[in-house]
Amino acid sequence: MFSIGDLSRRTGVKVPTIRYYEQMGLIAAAGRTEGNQRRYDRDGLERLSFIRHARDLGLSIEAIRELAELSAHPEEPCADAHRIAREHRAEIHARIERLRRLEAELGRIEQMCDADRVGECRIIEALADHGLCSGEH
Amino acid sequence: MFSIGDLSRRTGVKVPTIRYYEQMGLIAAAGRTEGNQRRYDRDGLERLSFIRHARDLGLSIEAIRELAELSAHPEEPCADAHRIAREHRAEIHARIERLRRLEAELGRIEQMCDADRVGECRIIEALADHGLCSGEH
DNA sequence: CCTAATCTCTCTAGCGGCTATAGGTTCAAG
DNA sequence: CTTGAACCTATAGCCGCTAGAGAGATTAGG
Repeated sequence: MFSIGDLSRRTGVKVPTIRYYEQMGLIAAAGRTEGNQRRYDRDGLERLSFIRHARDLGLSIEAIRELAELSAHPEEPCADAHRIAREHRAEIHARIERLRRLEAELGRIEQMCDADRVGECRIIEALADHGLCSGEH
Repeated sequence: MFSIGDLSRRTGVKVPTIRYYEQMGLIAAAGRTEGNQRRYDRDGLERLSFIRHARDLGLSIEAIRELAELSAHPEEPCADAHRIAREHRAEIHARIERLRRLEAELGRIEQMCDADRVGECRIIEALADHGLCSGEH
């Protein structure tokens, strides 16, 4: 049996965050000692590791809740799990594309200025004027 | 003179967001009509466009505040503006790298499963077990 | 000039995903 | 049995908005 602190050290999820997940219904309410402290077993540990990993991959609490509910019904089709993964990957891809454009744009803006007084600084000017941008963002 | 709604339409910044920026001290408190409604001039419009554009580029409110203060002192050196742009670009770059790893990882996870029942679905399994991951994330 | 429709005002609360603090209780090592 | 670390609940705060209520201002048409 692990205390919440043990669980935290083993999973890397901070103690208040574990309590938060419980409150959000992501993990079942843990058993308690006589003195009202939470105690976890191996199942609780695995469940939290799953959540931790999915969060690291950027999945939202909602998506994780869906996946967790799926895994409680092993005889159901798993098309939904595929869909969630696919959708999330598409979203990540879109974010990468967007960030790439921003990076390019900022790089361009940085290079525009070789003055050393704010008055002639083209960085601030370029930030002020979207019209100077090369592409969309 | 523009009403807050005019300003909103011209800049694409929503009305409550404009009021929020004012409250945060990003834009100066606008002049008011006798009936207490905000009225803006061309300066206000430009200032808000600047903020909008910088936000689009992903700069934080804090960074924008810094840049805005810089641009109020045209005779000062503009090294700070360069620093802000550079730091922000580095951060974007780091985010891209991280997202790229996530994308690869998710792609790998997706391909692991060709079952159609949750019980054998390796997507959920792979999410549960960080040890199955190829790299860092 | 009056009315009706559309803005606009302030204030407050909510979003996601935590994080921090306060003030109290329980556990485990010595 | 004592101490000190870990735990408990409850509440508030973070960012960057967004939404809603309820009241007042402005403007176009008749």
